[in-house]
Amino acid sequence: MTSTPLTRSEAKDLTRRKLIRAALAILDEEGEAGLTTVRVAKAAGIAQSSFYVHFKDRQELLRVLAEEGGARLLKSMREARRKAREAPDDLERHRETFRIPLEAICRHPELLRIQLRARHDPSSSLRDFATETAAAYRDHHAADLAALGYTADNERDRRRLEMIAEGINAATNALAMGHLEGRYPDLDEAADILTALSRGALRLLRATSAKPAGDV
Amino acid sequence: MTSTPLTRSEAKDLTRRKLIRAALAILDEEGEAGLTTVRVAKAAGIAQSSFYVHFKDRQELLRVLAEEGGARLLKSMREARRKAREAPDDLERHRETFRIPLEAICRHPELLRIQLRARHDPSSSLRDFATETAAAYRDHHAADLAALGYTADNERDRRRLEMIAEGINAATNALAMGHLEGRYPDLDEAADILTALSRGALRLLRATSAKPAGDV
DNA sequence: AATTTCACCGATAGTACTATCGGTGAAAAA
DNA sequence: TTTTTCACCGATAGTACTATCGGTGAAATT
Repeated sequence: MTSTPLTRSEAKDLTRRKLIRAALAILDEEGEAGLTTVRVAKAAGIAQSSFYVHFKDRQELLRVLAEEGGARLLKSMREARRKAREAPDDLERHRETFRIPLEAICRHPELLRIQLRARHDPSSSLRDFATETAAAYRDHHAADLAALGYTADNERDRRRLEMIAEGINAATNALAMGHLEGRYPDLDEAADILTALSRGALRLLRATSAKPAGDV
Repeated sequence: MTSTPLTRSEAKDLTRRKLIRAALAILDEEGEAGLTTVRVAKAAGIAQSSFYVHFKDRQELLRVLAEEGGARLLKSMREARRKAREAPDDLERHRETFRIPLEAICRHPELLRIQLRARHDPSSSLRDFATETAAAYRDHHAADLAALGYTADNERDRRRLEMIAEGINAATNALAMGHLEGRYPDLDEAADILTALSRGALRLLRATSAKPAGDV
């Protein structure tokens, strides 16, 4: 093995990546409370004090993790959307719209876990990130539904579409977690359920959109 | 005011209740990481060391909180179910099945928040409690759906019913949280969405139940 | 070859928390 | 009335962590 012909900055960058990788693993396994400079540094193979060569403080590490995770999530969401658009017909596209996010989640489950955890934790430094990510997911899903032809042209329907998207999104997360926990072995089955759920809700949207204006 | 004609044990019990009440509030506002003996004792108006008169250690407090919270959740679920059964006709009953849990959540939002937070946090002492509670919710919802006439008589349909229940449950939580965050002012509208979602999924259940056996 | 840079190190000050201990005074029991 | 009990107190030992500091040697620069 022709090992370590590295320049100094390359070596530093490598160490930094080791720290981030170790931090993501610890964050997933132990939660934010378990993410200490001692553990991260040890897992990356350096002294605790050397942690501060790479990050100003613990907060900065968390900020960087949020950015890294956010970038990855956004990337897989964009990818998923692109793929779904390639589906041949409308029925298949509808199904793909739900199967692909499920697969994206299962590819990087730790990111969803971290997000779900931070989402409702007031003490979490990642809370803002989690809230923004959740909102992005919801809007993404709403756009997907709109792309399937369920456009909302008034205030009430827009709110309804948003609620449907948020509901479907929560259901997607729940079923993906259930799959990862081994309760639902078949992802396609989960996609079927999600498709059926959205069908019902969107039928409501169409039905009431057709009605005249008389509501409060 | 004829204040404090209390026996010693009454006074002790009162202090204990003060501690539990303060702990629940702190848990909701600050998360599990913020729940320290210092804060709880101070909020209850006693010295930090006196905390240990009432609880063996911090763990025991968390155990007691989980029990208290679990009992309250179970109670409101039972109550919600009882009310839903009283609804006059099937359509109204279907709608009530979803509106009542929403209301129950909004009555004690801190319990759901604590549960959602602990659910995916490996470092949380309340994780087992949260997992059990979530499973109870899911089964409860599945039973509700079954009560609406959507019985599952084979392995695949039972799993589907469970998935639908889990999805609807997640959507219920999400919409309730959205309502509490001010995004969805009208709970009835949320109940409509949930009703529509479940309709779609249950149509799938019926349709495929009618089919013969040929599937993989 | 001489000098500078800097990633990493061990040691440690400072902080926040958990849990224990002996003491105190008023309620309860004798 | 005398004695015992015990809920609460302040003080503090012990633990785990964050962040800083001066020192070191090899890479980089001169």
